[in-house]
Amino acid sequence: MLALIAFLEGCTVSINSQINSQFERKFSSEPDENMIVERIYKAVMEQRLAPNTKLSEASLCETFNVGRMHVRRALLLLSSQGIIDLHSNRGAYVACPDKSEAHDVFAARTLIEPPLVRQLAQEPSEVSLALLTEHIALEDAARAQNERTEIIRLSGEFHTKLAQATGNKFISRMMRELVTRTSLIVGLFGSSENASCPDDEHTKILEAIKLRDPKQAEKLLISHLTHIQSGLDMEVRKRPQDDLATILG
Amino acid sequence: MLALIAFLEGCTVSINSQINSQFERKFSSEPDENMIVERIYKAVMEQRLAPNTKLSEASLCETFNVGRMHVRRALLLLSSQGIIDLHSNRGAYVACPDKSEAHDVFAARTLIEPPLVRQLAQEPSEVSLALLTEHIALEDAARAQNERTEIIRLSGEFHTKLAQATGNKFISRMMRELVTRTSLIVGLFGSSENASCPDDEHTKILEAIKLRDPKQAEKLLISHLTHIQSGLDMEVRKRPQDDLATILG
DNA sequence: TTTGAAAATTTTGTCGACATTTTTTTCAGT
DNA sequence: ACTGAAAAAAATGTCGACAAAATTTTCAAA
Repeated sequence: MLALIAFLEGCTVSINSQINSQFERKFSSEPDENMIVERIYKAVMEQRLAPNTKLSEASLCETFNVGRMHVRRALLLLSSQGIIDLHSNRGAYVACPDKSEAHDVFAARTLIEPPLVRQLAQEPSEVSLALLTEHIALEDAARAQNERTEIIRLSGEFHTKLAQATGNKFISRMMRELVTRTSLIVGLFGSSENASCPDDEHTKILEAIKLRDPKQAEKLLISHLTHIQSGLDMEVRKRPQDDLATILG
Repeated sequence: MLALIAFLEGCTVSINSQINSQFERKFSSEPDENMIVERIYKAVMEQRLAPNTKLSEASLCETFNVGRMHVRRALLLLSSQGIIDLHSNRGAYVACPDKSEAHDVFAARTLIEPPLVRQLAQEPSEVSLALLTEHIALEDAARAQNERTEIIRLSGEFHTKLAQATGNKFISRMMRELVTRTSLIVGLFGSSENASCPDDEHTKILEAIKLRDPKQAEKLLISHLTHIQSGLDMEVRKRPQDDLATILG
């Protein structure tokens, strides 16, 4: 239980303050559920919470200092986002995508992201370009300081921010969900070296967008997605972390 | 309150039994929340629940004969799907998209649906084609019997089923959300004659898919989406149904 | 009659107690 | 020791009571 607290407390307050502040602004009235959701989301994005980890209500209550009701509502929201699975009478577990789901995630991304980037490269707004540029800087900084969890999360969030750059909240939400799932998948099926995207691929995609070159941006993104997939071995999942009953069963 | 019950009870058990039965199979263990969500989802899809309608906990408890806890959890799920909005201390209201959101919905659909249909037309599975064919038959039947609510819902669900035909649950969920929103938008900004898609456009799209003609399927779908949009007048929303405080300033 | 503040009602939010289910531990029997 | 059933513990599910907020109603004053 203490371990869980450590996981969710997150790393030191470093570069990522813009997300927290943005978050606090938005949900100051009903902070509890959304705070819990964001913290667990972040832990999953940074691969600090492994798939199949049990999230018991009691430990979450302790961790976040909130009543059980808020925890339960947060868990319901997380499950509706596919971040955790709820098993009746048995509790909440971090989602553990299988091979088939992994395929679906990349199929969905392959369907959505290329036209998304193509459209973005056609007429990117200045503010979007600035945000993306700033994001790349954050990635570089995290890499320079070798902050592993930070690198992993930012690496995924680049794609989320590409979607946000369209200004379309439906597309943003969809991509956020797909990216979160991807993080789980990479943690399960990926080797340690490709836990994060290589930074230069992101940089090149952004450059193509800045040059208003839709074709090139799309091409780079497709090969980037392919590259991520090729680093996965769907047959051998790393730490199944299944309960022993299933393994021995 | 009695009116709400009537709205949510739905029409007579006619053609739509396949959804209920499929639904009962799946959620027999935790029926309450999902049952409530499905019933409200259906009422919204059939435009029986107008935007901004208040959904008070007490009336929903009566309607569905469940405790307040289940209602609250269902409302949380519905809000996470964008079907309702929760206002702190003020209750739940059917979502009421504005002009800007309507734009986002169609932008997202324009981004996703064309590649989706193109891909589907490349190698449609036999079972998908059968399901879509059956769906068109349902639409025809509803039209023949002039069942307004049925026609409206099936008209939207054709698009959901196109997504389901890909077998990708992420794409399915995204489309379902977008289609639900579209239903609200058409109810708000559309004239009565184009509350539903003309059946022959759906038929033609399916035919193009059956002929494995991706280009044609995509082209028909795009013009179909354009057609839906052209029937909307974003400036004059029909029944604002806003509370008077907002209207009177 | 109209206005506006106070009271009453209704509605939503929160918490704790209890029931039910699952998981762990205990311990008798082989 | 090992097995397996029974008991204990822990975790989740459910409900009702109360608190807090919002809405409606009442009613006195202008």
